[in-house]
Amino acid sequence: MVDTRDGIELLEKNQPRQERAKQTYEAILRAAAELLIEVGVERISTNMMAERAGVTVPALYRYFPNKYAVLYVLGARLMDRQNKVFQDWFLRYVEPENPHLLLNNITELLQQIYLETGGVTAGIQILQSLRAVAPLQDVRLKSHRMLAEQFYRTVAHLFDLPPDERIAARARVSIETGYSVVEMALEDDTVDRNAVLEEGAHMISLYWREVLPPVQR
Amino acid sequence: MVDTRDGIELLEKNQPRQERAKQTYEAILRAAAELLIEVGVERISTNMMAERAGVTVPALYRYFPNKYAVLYVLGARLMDRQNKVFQDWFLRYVEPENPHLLLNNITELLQQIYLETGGVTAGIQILQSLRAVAPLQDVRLKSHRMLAEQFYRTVAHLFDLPPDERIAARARVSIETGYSVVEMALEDDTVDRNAVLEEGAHMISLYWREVLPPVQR
DNA sequence: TGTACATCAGTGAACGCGCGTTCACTGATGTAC
DNA sequence: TGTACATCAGTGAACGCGCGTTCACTGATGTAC
Repeated sequence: MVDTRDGIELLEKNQPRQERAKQTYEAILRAAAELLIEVGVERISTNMMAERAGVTVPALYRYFPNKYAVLYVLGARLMDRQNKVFQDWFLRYVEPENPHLLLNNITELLQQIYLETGGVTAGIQILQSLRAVAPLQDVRLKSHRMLAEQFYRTVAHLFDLPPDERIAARARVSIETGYSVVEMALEDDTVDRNAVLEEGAHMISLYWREVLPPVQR
Repeated sequence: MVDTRDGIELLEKNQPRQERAKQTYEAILRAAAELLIEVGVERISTNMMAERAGVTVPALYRYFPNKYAVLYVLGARLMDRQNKVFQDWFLRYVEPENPHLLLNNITELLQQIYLETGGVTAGIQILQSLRAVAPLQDVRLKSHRMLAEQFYRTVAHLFDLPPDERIAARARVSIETGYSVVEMALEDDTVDRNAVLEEGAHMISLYWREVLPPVQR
C-alpha cells in the first residue's frame, strides 16, 4: 500500500530529435522551473507543467515518465553549471609555483557560485528540491562528492600532502560548508550577502592553512 | 489562477483540550512524520495523515487548517529541541574565568545536535521540508537567526569584543555551517560521521580563535 | 449525589476538482529510390 | 525531382482515483446547581 520510494524511474523516454521537439522539451523544463517558484515542489504536477508549457499532457509523457524525471533534469543541469564554475576556477588558480593562490581566491569561487545559481530560473528552489525529494538526493550528493574528491586531490598534489582520510573529510566539509553559505545568501534576505560569502570563504581558507606548509614569499 | 503562496494559514484551529483529543492530535503528528519518511513531502496529504492516525479527515481539520500546519508543528518542535540542546551546551560551557572552554567543546555540540535530530522520527525529512516548502522557511530561518544572535552576544561578552557587524555575520556563518555538517552526516551514509562532525567543529573553532585574544594559561 | 445543559470530540457521507496515465488518432518531418 | 513510406511529434478524449473541504450529525466529557 505504501510507496517505498525506490525504483522511481528518472530516465527520460524518447529524446527529442527534431527541432520542434527540442523546443517542446525546453518549454516543459522552463515551465517546471517557473512553477517551482510559484507553487513549490509539494504541489507541482505534470498537468500544470504541460499546461504552462503550452502542450498537452501526453506530449510531456513522450519525454518524461513522471514529474521527478523533469526535476531530475533541472537538478542535473544546475549541478553541471555549478561544476563548470568550479572547473574554471581551478583552471584560473591552480598554479604549482604559487600553490596558495587557490586558497586566497575562495571568495571569488563562492561569489561566482552564488551568481550562477541565482541566475538560473528557480535556482534555489531546485537546490532545495534536490535535498527534500528522496529520489533526487543522489544528484546533489554525487556532485558534492565529486567536487570534494577533486578538491582533495588538487590540494594534496599542490602541497605535496600524503594520502590522509582526514584531509579527504576536510575537503568534503569544505564543499558542504561553501554551498551552505551560498544557500544562506540566497535564502535569507535579512543577511548581508557579501559579508556572508566573504566570511564563509575566509573560514574555509583558515581551515586549510592550518594543514599546509607556511607561505613561501 | 496561480497560487502566490502568501497567506497560507499555519496556525492551528482548536487546541485539543480533553485527553482523548490530545491523543488524536499527537497521533496525527506521529502519522505525518512516518509518512514524511515513506512518501515524502511532495506526496503527503491530509487524507493519508488521518488514515494513518486512525481518525477521519474532519477530525484532522478540527485541529489543523491544512497539511502545512501539521508540518509547521513538526518543524517548530524540532527547532525547539535543537535550541534546547544549544541552551544546555551554553549552560555547561560558558565560564567567564575560562572563556575558551566554549570553543573547545563545539564537537560535543554538533554531536548532540546530530543525535537529537537523528532521534526524532523523520528528523532529517522535517529539516529538508523546512528548507523546501516556502511557507515553512521562516521557522528554520528564525531559529538560526536567534541562535546566531545568542552565540554572537555570548562570545562578545566572554571575550570583551566591541560591537561589530562582521563578527555577527561570523556567528551566523558558524551556525549555518554547523547545521550543514550535521545535515550532511545525516544525509550521506558514505561519509564517516564522526570525522565529519569533528572536522566541522574544528573548522568553526579555528575561525573564532582568529578574532580572540590568545589562550591564557 | 443526581441530572440537565454546555461544550468538546469525532463520524459518515458527499461534493467537485485536478491528478496521473493511456488510447487511438492526425499531422509534420525525414529519407529511400 | 517526385513520391511513397517510415518515423517522429503532438492531440483529444477518456478513465478511475485520491485530493481538500464541508455538512449535519452522534457521542463523550465537563460543570452548574
